[in-house]
Amino acid sequence: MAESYPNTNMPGSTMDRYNYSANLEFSDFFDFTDWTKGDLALIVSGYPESQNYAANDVVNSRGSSSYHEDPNNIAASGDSRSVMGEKQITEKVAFKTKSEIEILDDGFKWRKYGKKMVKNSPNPRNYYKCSIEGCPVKKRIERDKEDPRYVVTTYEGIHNHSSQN
DNA sequence: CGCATTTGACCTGCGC
DNA sequence: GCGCAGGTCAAATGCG
Ligand SMILES: [Zn+2]
Repeated sequence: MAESYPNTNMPGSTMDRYNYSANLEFSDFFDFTDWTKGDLALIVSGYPESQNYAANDVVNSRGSSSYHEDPNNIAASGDSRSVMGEKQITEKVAFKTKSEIEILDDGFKWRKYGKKMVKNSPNPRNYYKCSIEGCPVKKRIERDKEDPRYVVTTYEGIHNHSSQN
């Protein structure tokens, strides 16, 4: 717990936007190939266990095991709905990086599958998905509304393949 | 030729 | 019931 990150002790959910993110220095592209293949992959893989990972490069880290349950397993009549029971745990990790471009190559192959405009924001939202088959990992990239020089990258899911290239 | 990218349409969930 | 917002898919195109 050397890192200074009040994961659950957020004294003021209002600052949940970007308060502690002032000393972000992304001079160069860092070792994307490094933190991506080693740290990032490990983080996302074992996030629910160790949420106190380095945050020097990242500004915001959010992990939420959002389970999409179906509260209506009622087979009304003849309509055999899924059996549910298995919660859909989708690891969601959001990173706020200071970058002027959105094409931050994290080492994985992403295939853009949609672009949407965020209401309340003149910036579009890009939806990416892992090109690797069997990889339910999705990536969402959006520019900050008040800080266009910041980019929010949200990863959803876990890579089922160690190699990305 | 294969694949990534693009844009619009379409679907779903929620709110009112 | 309709509208809005968000998300996803699909066809076409361009590029490598
Ligand atoms: Zn993947």
